[in-house]
Parts: sequence; C-alpha cells; structure tokens
Amino acid sequence: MKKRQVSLKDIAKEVGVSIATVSYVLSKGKDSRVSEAMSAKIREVAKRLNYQPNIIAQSLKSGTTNTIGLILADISNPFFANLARVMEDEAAKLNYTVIFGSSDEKAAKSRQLIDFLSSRQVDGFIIAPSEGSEEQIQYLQQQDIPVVLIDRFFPKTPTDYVIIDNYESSYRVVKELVRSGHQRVGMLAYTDRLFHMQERIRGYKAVLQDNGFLDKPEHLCEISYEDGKKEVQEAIDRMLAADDPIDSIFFATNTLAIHGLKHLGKLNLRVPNDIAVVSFDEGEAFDFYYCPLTHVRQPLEEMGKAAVQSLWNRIKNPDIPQQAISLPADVMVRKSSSAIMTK
Amino acid sequence: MKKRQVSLKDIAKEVGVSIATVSYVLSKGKDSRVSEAMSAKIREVAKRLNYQPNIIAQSLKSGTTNTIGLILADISNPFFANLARVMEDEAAKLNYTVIFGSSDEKAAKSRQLIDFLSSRQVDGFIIAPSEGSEEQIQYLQQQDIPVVLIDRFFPKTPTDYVIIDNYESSYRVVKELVRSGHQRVGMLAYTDRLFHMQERIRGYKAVLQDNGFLDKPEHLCEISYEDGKKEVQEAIDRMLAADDPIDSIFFATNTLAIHGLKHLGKLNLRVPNDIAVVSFDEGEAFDFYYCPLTHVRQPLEEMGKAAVQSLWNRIKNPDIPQQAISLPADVMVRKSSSAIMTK
DNA sequence: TTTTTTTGTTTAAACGATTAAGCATATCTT
DNA sequence: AAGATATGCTTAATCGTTTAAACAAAAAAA
Repeated sequence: MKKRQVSLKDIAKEVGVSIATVSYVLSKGKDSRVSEAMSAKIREVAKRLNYQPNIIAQSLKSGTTNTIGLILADISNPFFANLARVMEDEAAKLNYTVIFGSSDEKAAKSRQLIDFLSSRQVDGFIIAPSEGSEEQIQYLQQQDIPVVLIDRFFPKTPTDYVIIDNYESSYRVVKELVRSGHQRVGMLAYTDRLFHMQERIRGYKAVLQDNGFLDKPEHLCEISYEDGKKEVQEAIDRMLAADDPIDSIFFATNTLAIHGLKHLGKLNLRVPNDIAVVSFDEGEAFDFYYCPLTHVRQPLEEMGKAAVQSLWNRIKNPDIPQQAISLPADVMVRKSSSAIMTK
Repeated sequence: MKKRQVSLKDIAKEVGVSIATVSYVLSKGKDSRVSEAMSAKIREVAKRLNYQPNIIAQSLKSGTTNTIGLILADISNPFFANLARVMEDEAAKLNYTVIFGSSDEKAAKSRQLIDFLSSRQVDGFIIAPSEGSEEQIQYLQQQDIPVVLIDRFFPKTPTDYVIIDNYESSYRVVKELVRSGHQRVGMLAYTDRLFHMQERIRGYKAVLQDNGFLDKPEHLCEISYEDGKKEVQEAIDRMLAADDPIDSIFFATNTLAIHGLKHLGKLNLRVPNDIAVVSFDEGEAFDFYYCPLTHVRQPLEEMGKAAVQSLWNRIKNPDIPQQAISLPADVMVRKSSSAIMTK
C-alpha cells in the first residue's frame, strides 16, 4: 500500500507540540510568534521526516488550487503542443500547474472537460474554444470563474482573449499570391463558424475583391474536422478540375496545409510552378518541404505568455476591465508563393 | 469574486435534511437506505442548484486523486506530444486526469516535477526518466508510489516499464544501410547514459561488428541536449571530413534527424545518393522530406495505452510482480537507405 | 505591587466530502 | 404482546491544513 505522507500531525507528535504551532512555523516562517528555539526544532524534524505539505488539503482550506485548466483542440497538433509548452513554463513561473485536455473541436468534449476541470477546482481556464462552446464560456463567466480565450473568441461574448489579427494576416498572405501574378486563388478552410476562421475567410475574400477578381464560391472549400484528409483531397481535385482551375491555394491552418501538400505531391504538382501555396502556421514539417512555404507566423511564445499573464491578472484582480490582446503576426514570404515561371 | 460552488451543505439546507443524507443519496444512489421520496427531492434540488461534487474534498477524504503525473522530456516534441495525447485519452477512459510536466532531460527539473506532483497527491507517475533521475525513481518506489517508466528504464532499478527493444530495432535499421552496400556508417546519439540510448548504440556497433567493419570511434558522435543543433552540424562536418568519410548516418532520435537532415540540405548533399540516412521515430516532418526515410517506427499508441494500463494495474493492485513490457517496433524501409547509385 | 502588554502556545472551527455508528420509528416474528 | 428486524435519518469523526480566538506565563508599565 501507498505510505501515508508525513503530515503536520506527525511532526507535532514528534516534537511534542500542537499542530497549530507546527503550521505557524512551516507556513508563516519568521513572522509567527513561535520562539526561535521551537521553530528550529520543528524545522529540523520536518526536514528529517521529509515533510511535504499536502496541497490537496491546502486547496480545500484556501479554496484555491494554483491550477490552470487548459483546453485545446488537440495536444498532438504542433501548434497547440508548442503553445502548451510555453504556457506550462509561464505558469510554472507563477507557481501554477497546468491541467490540459483536448476538445477535438467538439463542443460536447469541451463541455465535459470544463465540468471535469471545474470540479477539480481549477482557479481559471485558458481555452481555445470550439464551435458551439459559447454558452459554456458564458456559464463560466456567470460563475465568475476566470477565463481567457486563446486563438479564437466570440465577438458577442466579451471575454479576456489573446489572438492575432486573423483578417489582416490572411489578407496579407493571400495578397502575396496576387502580387506574384496569381489570379485564381483557392482557399481551404475548416467549416466552422468560429471567428478566427471567418476572419481568415474574410481576409481572403477582401483580397479578391480589392483586386477585381470575381468571388467564386467554388474556390472556397470548407472542410470538416472529422474527415479532413479525404475532404481536402476531394476539394483540391475539384478546384483543379473546374472550368476555371485554381493556380494557387491558401491553406487556413497547418493541418489543412499538411493534408493539402501531401495531396499535391501525389498529383505530381510542383510548388510553386504548377501551383503556388500559402499557409497559416508553421512547423518542423514545413521546414522539410522541398519548397519553402510562404506563411503567417503566429507568435506562439508571446501568445502563450500573454494568455497566462492575462489569466493570472484576472485571478488576482477579478474586477479589472476585460482585456483583448491582439498580437501582430508576421507574414513570411518564401518561394512557395512566387510567380509562375513561363516554361 | 469567484462564486462559491454549491456544496452538500447548501442542498441539505434547502431540502431541510442533514448533509449525510444528501451525501448518501448523491454518492450511493440506489443502495442507500434513504426513502425514494426523499431521494427524489434531493436529486431534484441538486440538479436545480447545479451541484458539482468538490473533487478536492473527495480527494482529501479518500486519499486518492484519480490523477496521473506525467513527466516527459518535452511536450513540444512530437514524439512526446503524441504519446501524451494517447495517454490523455486512455486515462480519461479510466476516469483519470493527467497532469504533465516537461523535464527537458534534466534531473533537477525532473526532481522538481516529482516533488510538485507528489504534493498534489497524484495517484501514480508515468515517467520518461532523464539521466540522473534513478534515485528519484527509487525514492518513489520506497514511498510505494506507483511508477511506470516509458521509453527508457534503469536496468539496475526494477520497475514497471514500457519500452521497445531498442537494441533489436537499432540493429535492424542499421543493417538496412549495410545491406544496401554502405560500409562507413556514422551514428549520431545523445550523450546520455540512459539505457535506451546505450542500447541503440549497442545495436549500431553490433551491426558493424557482425559485418567485419572496424569500430571507428570517430564515427559515433554524442551530442548534448543543450546545444544539439550546433553539435549535430559540427559532428556531421567532422565525420564527412575525416580520412575515412562516412557514407551514411544513423540518427538515434527524431530531433537528431531533424537537425541532421537540415544540415545535409545546407551542405547540398542528396539523400540517398550522396549520403544514406536512417533514423529512429517518425513525424509529420519526415513526411515532407524529399526522400522517404527508412526509420524505426515506435508504436506510440500501444506504448501509451500500455503505460496507462500498467500504471492503473499497479495502483489497483500494488502487490503484483513488476511488469516489463517490451513492444515490437517496425523498421520501415524506404528510399533513404538505398544503394549508392554509381553515376 | 498591580495592571497592562507582550510572548509563546493551544483550542477549536472551518474547508467539503464520506461513512461508521447511533437512534428513533415502523414492521415483522412468534 | 414482546422481542427482533428493518427502515430512515442524524450525529460525529475524519482527511490535512489554516487561522482566529483563547489562554497562560513572562515582561513591561503604572
């Protein structure tokens, strides 16, 4: 059986003093009124018995757990894994632990996670909210449980959040394609109503509009999360076989880009000569792609830090006004968006 | 301020009954002796007030938290991120939560994490132990805290663990190089004394030995975790500039491979014609490498599941004999290890 | 010397849940 | 009808910690 941890009681018994005295020494240190001799003795015994305070008990007493609930779409997605790592470190600096869960972009799973983490009494949440989770966020707010959204947010539900300007970034990266002479830009997006995705789409459309291109609905394909790979393949096939085939693609996320680029490879299409490509996000994977990718670089480090800081702020200071943090994202121009070579 | 959660007390007051009665109804259900009428009423009120049991309090009472402490080298490394994801799901099935931390292969960080998670009263640990953490593991065992090691283990410290046969896998993947005619195989490993790494090195050496090649120490380069990228570059440069330059490289981990392949690219060396390559692990990244990589495929899914199951087993059943699980790994033969083309 | 203040420690309640034991009533046995 | 058993609920202890309040003894002030 697991050995019972050493408790204040054990120390108290050993020293021959009350539990309270031990607690004062060990938790208050200098500014308790316990005599120096007694303090020293208690500390010595505590050390000898290897006392470790039971955080569960402390939490029950204090009503605070020094724990952050982190809900992401999928921890195995490098975008989220990297974010998680940044947050882990940042939280540790503030003496917080992170408990995470993957929602798989499903509102039901998100709901489960929120309930679960709530009952574990997390002090606050950092959430990349999935579609349909808006009421869940509102619920947390009604309960006055601190929440910071990351990557996405709900325009109609004011919260603290940390994002990048998706419209702007999208606009700029798609414009790269147009600037290098591409006229029939296709876009692959996920079929969700989340603001970040809609903004990326809006950015894409704005570029077309501003350059006098027709907005062809068949050039914008929305992909489900469930069967992304297959749908991406079909969408690309469709856009290439159309009367008016695309000459370039904008991938709205890293996962879409990964599926898409693999498929282009299978079709023996070369980037950028046969088809140009731009994408959101980056990753080790793209570093190995034969053609360096023009992409939107999200400042993961800053986003993660800002989210943790913002949450910490709200926890310590529940009544400050809501803080919307929009960080600048860089558009990294590489070869994949360059001009079509005339053969 | 954060609203206090609804407790049994609140329900008891509302219904006009004792806390115990409420507890019996809500936790024991059918087999309590509370009358059906009373039960129904209590359940109704609980629902109306949206009662969520306080897991912290339950944990304090039960001495069990349904929480697993997971210590990995780095959650942003895809190998570990994928493992983490598998474990998260598997743990959830058993009604366990995962709290993770990244050790960065440092014993000191590992020690901190263990202390930290212990004081949070995790029910057990799954650890990919870093070099120098052997006594930490022994300590946990002395405390009868369940531990399962993953990816690595300590031969002198018997524990439950889940690994693959690193010697065998290494042997087989290096043999691929030799089989296709390579005679001067270099190896990049991390400079740690951990068993998995030593086994991979042993496998490599065994292939050389079995094929009558001299064991050239300068063909085996050990890289530190701190400055991996630079050291990999230097090591490759050195091995190529030697009197007896290598014609192929075995990368002992995915991170080494990533650094190494990028450097080969910079040197304008083509795989496999200029230099052949085999590696441990896989990843999205390698899918985009121009030359499909011969590699050892670790069964992440099975490893993660086995580790969680094994830990669960030990938690529920502290006295069963230790279980060493060694899973088979596949060697995926691809183009990167193929024969040198004579030009 | 008496009163006040300071010092050093203990008592006891609390956090929210669980559960053995207790205690009435009600129902069953003979 | 008396004793046994079953039913339905409450009391109280417990997990490990914190902390206000109480208290006794010592030191300082009057």
